[in-house]
Amino acid sequence: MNLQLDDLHVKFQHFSIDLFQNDLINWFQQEKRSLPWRENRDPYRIWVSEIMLQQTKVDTVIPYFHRFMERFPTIQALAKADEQDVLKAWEGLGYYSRARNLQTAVREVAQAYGGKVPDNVDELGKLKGVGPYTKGAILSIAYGIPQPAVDGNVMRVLSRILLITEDIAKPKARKIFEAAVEELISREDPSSFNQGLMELGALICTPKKPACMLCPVQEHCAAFQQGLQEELPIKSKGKKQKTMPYLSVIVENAQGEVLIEKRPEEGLLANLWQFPMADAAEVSVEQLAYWFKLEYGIQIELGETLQPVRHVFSHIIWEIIVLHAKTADATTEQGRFVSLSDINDYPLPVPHQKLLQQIHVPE
DNA sequence: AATTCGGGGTC
DNA sequence: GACCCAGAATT
Repeated sequence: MNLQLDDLHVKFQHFSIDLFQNDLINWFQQEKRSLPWRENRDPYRIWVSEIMLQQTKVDTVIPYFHRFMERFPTIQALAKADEQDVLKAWEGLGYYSRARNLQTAVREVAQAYGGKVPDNVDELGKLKGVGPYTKGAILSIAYGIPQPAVDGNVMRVLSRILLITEDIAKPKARKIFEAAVEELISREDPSSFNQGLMELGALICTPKKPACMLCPVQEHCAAFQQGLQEELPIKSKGKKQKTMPYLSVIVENAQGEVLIEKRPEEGLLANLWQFPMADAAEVSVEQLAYWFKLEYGIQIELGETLQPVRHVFSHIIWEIIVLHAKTADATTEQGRFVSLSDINDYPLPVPHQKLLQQIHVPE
């Protein structure tokens, strides 16, 4: 670490921090996109946006952000909301623990800090779902405090500008970049500096084919000077996903209601709802009705086979064989029958929305 | 340090 | 297919 820090200081000897700050911040002020969370400096809005933007593109977040702020405009509104309603607002955005942790943290802020988002490293960093990046982003953007906010963009941009060859897939890499930002960051406008680095990564200093000819800090970039911009950052590959086969049944009762169940409160898609699903490694189609009777206490009559559903997560792949079924029973402990209009009130993960669409095309 | 957490857009 | 995205929590 000390060696790498010394290495950084060597790089900074022929680096004009003042000019770099000016070029970056001036460009950001001129070219920054007009985004809903840039309308003001409300720390709650900044906070919500930063959580939504974790591993998620700006274009994806925008409609969710509008709906979320309309539904939960304040800390207090989100604090007193039902978790199911928060998950419904998050439906389709993914990484649902973000939503649950955000509400947990908002409740903490409401109770322990009188509804004011903390403006210091210690208190902010203790909040659920607020890690090193989000902490720095909120402090710098909402409060103007010079703290590093190192995300994927910042690592890519600085790896090129400073020719840092550390593997950015490794956890310890972030520390190197945080040390670099602490040296580089503008004390006058840390908000524009941090956002400028990220905006640069999103618009100019892109992963592939960076637009160096349009770059406001081209003359500061060591990688460009050596023609190495396409070689950086160094990033090792992750392992590929494992495929999990499932059997799922859409069970309809006499009233035309369908059976759904709530997923466990921990793990994948926690507390979301789904159609009953059996591990196809343990249950065959022939055994499905028997398995269903065992699990749900309901006799079903299997009907037609629907379109199989394939869904790719970041670490696994679901391949679901989907069957239609009818039952005369109306109740079960393990789930609940809901009408096709009421099912819209339940947060369903995208793969199960794909199932739903096969029996009910929303208007 | 490695794994677990979603989903969509891009090439 | 592979890669990437304003990452954090858990083990």
